[in-house]
Amino acid sequence: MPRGRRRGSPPTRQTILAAALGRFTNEGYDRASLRDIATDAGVDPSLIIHYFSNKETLFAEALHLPRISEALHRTLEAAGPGSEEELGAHIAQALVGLLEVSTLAPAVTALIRSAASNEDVSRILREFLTRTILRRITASLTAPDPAFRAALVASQVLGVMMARFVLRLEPLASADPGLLARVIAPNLQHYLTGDLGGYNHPERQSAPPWS
Amino acid sequence: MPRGRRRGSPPTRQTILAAALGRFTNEGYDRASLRDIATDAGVDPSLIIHYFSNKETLFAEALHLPRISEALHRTLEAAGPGSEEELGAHIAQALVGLLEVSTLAPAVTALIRSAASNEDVSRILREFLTRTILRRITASLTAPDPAFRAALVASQVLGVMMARFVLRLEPLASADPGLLARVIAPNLQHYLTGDLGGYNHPERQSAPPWS
DNA sequence: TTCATAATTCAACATGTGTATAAATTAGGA
DNA sequence: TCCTAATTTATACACATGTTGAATTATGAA
Repeated sequence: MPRGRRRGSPPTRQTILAAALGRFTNEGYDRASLRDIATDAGVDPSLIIHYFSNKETLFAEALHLPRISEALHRTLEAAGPGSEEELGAHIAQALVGLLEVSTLAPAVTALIRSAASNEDVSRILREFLTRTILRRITASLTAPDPAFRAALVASQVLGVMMARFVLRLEPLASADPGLLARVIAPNLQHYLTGDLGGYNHPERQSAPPWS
Repeated sequence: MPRGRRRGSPPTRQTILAAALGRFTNEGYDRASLRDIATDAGVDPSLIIHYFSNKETLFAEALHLPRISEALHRTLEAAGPGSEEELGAHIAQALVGLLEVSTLAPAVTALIRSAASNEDVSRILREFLTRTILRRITASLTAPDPAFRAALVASQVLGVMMARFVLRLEPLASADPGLLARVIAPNLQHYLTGDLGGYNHPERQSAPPWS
């Protein structure tokens, strides 16, 4: 390849971001190398550094968490009035829909994959969940122990995404998105408003250290 | 350090395995380097290769999946008669108990962490889940679509472990194990024997490709 | 035209990785 | 005692990684 600027103004920046997202999605932060991303984008690794300074900011820009957060909020608000009895179904539909249809699915998958191996990304995902999803759920709940309920919801959502996108556990991996939403909705609802069986009767257990 | 065999017969093999399990648990397969493991064990990296030939078999021996599998089976059988209505509670108690009390928790955590970034480990975990847990659940179910139900159970279990051990999402991360088992049991039970809301009415969705 | 600036690659560096080979020391049986 | 096998480190190789600095070419404004 000849050196120097190319003729015309090809949108190399976006090309790099797309390639990066693809690699981060399929291999996670650690295994996705700048050289592979550069090859996918038809570009030299140095150009990536020139545009994004280092691998971490490339990761951040490729995933673009604020976009995910905004889309999630919009979808949740568009789901209708915040009736507490329908919240489980709303969350289920919003999340599954978001993951399947939109262009955000790769970003979320990359986030989960990378969080498992990279402590920094793990912190990012944890804070993202806490800040955007859990806080919102917590705020609209009247049942006791809303934070614990919200974390339970998050665990089920994480599990489905893990089984479906990372582990590819059949037949869940190829299940219809709408069906999946309908199936997990009652369980989410149970976590949100159901009886948590003993959580409020601490004489049956050791004292929870966070209370 | 002087070369050559040490005086006495210290159980270095076990020391290495313990150090390896610790590193694999906290950092996953990729980020846990042989050199770090060797340092933890107070030993030269070459000794690890001499004992285990390569990193993969060290990983396999440190995790010792057959032990996990056997312990799981024993716990499940000790949980009493396989009544279909109590299966959810049994699985919940067995899994949570296994993860909290015994020495197997690090192995499972390491497995999940590593599966997210390493495709080989991902395959191992998938096959392990399918072979030992899912097949067992599937076999004792009379409800329709047992494989799908088993996969849903697996997703919730995966999610709890992910939130608790990998992401450390509070307050779930510090929740009492027994409480956790009681809380997720009804949802597991719903997946196992409950109404899956539309799964058997395929006119509402696109045909599932695995049927 | 001229000149600054943006875009792009090349070559290289420093570091970290898994692993192989050879050497050194000790233990245990003949 | 001597020999063989087991244990342990030192050295080094080959490779992959993120990153840097210089070199080269195109664009657009003055």
